[in-house]
Amino acid sequence: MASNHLYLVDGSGYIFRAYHRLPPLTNRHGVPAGAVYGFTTMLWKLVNDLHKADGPTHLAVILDASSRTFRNEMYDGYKANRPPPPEDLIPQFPLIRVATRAFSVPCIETEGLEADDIIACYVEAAQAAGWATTIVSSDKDLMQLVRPGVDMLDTMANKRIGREEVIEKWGVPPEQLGDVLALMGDSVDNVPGVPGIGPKTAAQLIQQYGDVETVLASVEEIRKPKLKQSLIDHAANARMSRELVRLKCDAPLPEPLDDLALKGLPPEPLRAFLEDQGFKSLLLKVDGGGNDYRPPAAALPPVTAPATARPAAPEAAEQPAFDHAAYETVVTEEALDRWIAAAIAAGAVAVDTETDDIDCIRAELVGISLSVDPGRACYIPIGHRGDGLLSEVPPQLPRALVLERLRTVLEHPGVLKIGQNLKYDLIMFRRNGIDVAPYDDTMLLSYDLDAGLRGHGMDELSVAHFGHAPIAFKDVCGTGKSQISFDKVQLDRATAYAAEDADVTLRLWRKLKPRLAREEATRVYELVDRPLVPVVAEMEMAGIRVDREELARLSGEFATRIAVLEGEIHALAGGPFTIGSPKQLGEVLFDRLGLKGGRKGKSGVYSTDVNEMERLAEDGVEIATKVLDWRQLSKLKSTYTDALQAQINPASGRVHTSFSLAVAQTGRLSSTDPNLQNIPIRTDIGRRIRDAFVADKGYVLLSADYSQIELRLAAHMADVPQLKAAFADGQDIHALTAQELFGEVNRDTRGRAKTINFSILYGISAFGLAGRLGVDRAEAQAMINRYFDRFPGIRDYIAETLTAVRDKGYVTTLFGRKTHLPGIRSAKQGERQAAERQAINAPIQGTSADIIKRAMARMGPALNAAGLEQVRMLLQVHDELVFELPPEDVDAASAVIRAVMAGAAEPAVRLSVPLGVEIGTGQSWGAAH
DNA sequence: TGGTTCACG
DNA sequence: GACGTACGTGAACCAG
Repeated sequence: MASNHLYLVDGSGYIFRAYHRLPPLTNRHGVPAGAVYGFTTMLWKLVNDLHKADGPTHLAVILDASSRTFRNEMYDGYKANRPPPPEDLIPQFPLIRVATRAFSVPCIETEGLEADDIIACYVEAAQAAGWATTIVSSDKDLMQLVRPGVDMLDTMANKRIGREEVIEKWGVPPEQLGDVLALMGDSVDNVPGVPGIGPKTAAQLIQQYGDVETVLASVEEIRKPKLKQSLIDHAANARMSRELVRLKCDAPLPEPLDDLALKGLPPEPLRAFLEDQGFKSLLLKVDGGGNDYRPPAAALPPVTAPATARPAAPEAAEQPAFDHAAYETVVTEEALDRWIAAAIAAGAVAVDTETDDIDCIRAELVGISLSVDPGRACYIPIGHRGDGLLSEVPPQLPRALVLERLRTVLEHPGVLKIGQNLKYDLIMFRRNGIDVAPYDDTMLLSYDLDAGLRGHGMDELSVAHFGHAPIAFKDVCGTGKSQISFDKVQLDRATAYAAEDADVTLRLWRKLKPRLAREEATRVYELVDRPLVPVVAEMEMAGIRVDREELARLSGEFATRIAVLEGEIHALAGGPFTIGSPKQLGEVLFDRLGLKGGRKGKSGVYSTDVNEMERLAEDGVEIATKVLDWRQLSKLKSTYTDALQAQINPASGRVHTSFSLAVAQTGRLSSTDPNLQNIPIRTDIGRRIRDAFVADKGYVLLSADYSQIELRLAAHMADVPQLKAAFADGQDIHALTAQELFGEVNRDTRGRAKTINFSILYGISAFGLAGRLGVDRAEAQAMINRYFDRFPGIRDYIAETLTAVRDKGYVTTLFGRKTHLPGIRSAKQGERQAAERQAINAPIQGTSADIIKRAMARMGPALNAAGLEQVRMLLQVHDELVFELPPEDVDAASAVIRAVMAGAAEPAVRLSVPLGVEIGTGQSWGAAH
């Protein structure tokens, strides 16, 4: 039949393009479906063109079946550079197949072949049968197939692509396009091509010589020396590239041509699909039978409409109430499999783990909860033991069985796992051999949207977004002495608590995820925070070794010295008292001994802080000196040498901190249990504690820190030419400032300049600076004025930042991280001024945090690519990373670490100052500095 | 639980 | 003229 016309839809190509062109919408289930929606409207339109002139009589959707194909056999690097698809596109892949089936259109994919190759095979077959063919795609590789009777259709641009259009775009006809593409290469697919040759040069060469082989054979004729040399050097790559871009058109057809016949719209399956997805405008067309195609954007389901646009947000109206009785306790294989199937069908599932300990390094899994729809959640107990008195061990599915079944979902690339503080759950699953991916974290979503407005714990988020307080942990497990671990909680209580957490998490995701793009937080979430989760999880699991004996020795030594000091202090005071009590100490010093000092603070107690004590000590007050020593030693002993010994994990013999990803207002990490970001270093005695942090046997520690990163960023952000030039030349920045401010550089002026430089980062005040420098306010103000005159960029930066924050209520880092500062509109002057100082500091401190986070996320892959698999990243201390590695890897690892850290802003942000990195190594952390 | 102090960047 | 006084953290301790 001469009138047959086959349409081949490049499904994979289509959804990638649709994803980037359409807004990030979600379907009725809260699963991202913007690309699916675009795809569905496109199919609808194609199918409606049945039997129109040039419309399809036969139609198939072609998909990529797997990532490895025959091209990988040819060239291992093929598509190796390709980044993984965006998280919210992943759940849409399976939906594409469902949509296609709903139209009763064949969906074709073949293992080992790319969609392009399958399309090429069908083009050949259709040509042989005398059919016309249209390829629905705008992919440049597919343009090679254009010929009489074969054209392409770009549905987004609504444009036909024939031979003329190919020549116009590429300068060569379709049959020569493969040679042009081979010379150009393709950085996305990692087709190497020939360096220095882009589309223009490639077209010119092919126009002149006809194909790649002839170009290579005629290389002596080429005039441009660089081009000639590049062709000689990369001839092998050119030949391989030619083969990589050649489409394979001789594979057997997965479905015979005749089976692709289009039968028209089958309303029922399609109707079911559209209803399920909530694509209401298309549903209306199915019912009305009309085919009045309109662009998709206006016609979307209300699920993701901005909450601010409609006071009664549809999503809120649709929210079922929280109902603990509706949650299911899963204790049969049938139920488990049913939930797993539901998760896969939904493409997104909220997951939460329950354990017997808040420390996820020590904890054992007790149960897992899942939610796939608001109000629909389950709890799968696997480690409940009863309380040993009143309750027996409840019947549960075997732990190993549950974990193996759950693995299919947790590792399923098509199912998005949603967690609240997912780092915890990631560690629990990793310790059970399961790698969770892909994932989203509602805590981080909230952090990247609302930092400064609220905390990001689940209970607080649930109250803020749903007005619902979930069951509190302490209501289930109690608190203090009578607290029980979760494995002793009765199953019905456990289910209500755990399933509710998963339910809340899913609802939070549906509420927060769509805000990301609207509020321009996608960049910081995707480029900075989300990638960090598994990286930090690895660091926490790695831990760091500490020398217990050394700590114990220090504790003993400190105890002796503290006891001696205590005796001396009591003697000087004329009687025993509690030195650690600021109240008692103040009374002893200022009332009993009559030393001068004033009341301070709302509570009416004397201030006895370092400044006050040092003032006294300088006046020769002996007791003050001894109190200062006593305090330092007490602090070191109680906070470090004693506490750290207790924190050593018996199983690993190491200390495993927990890094909080969503606490600091500025984007920094923080460290708890124990805090390893405040280990002493500033005093000699304190530094001895750092020496107790040691490398494992056969390893060394390496410390890499950014030098003056915040000042460098300030120089960049405020655009200060002298400071930028000084950093570029590696000059002493405080000396330069001293020269600018005081006209001469010596110890004193350099020290003052350093203080002023730092005060700028913190949002300077004359009073504060005066206090630090020991000068009067007028003098401090004069220095500030002089600083602004020498570096007017700083004054402008501060002025612009304050204008912006008063207008918007937040400030941003170079990567777009927001810190909200509601205090900027406070009626209280003090609060306003505090917010102003934060506004000056947060973009600088936050950009620094963004940069080191990016370095951390890239470090693992970079080290692996260099064959340095034994190098482990252990700690982050704001501008420093600590690694443990075999001594023979030090040189190679240093180079990689330095390169990754120095280049961490790029390419998203280009800095006008270099980032300096200082590296040291040693057996201990102290020695590595 | 809040206030104070002090360890770090 | 009064106000409050440098940014960001976490832990230990005391006292109520």
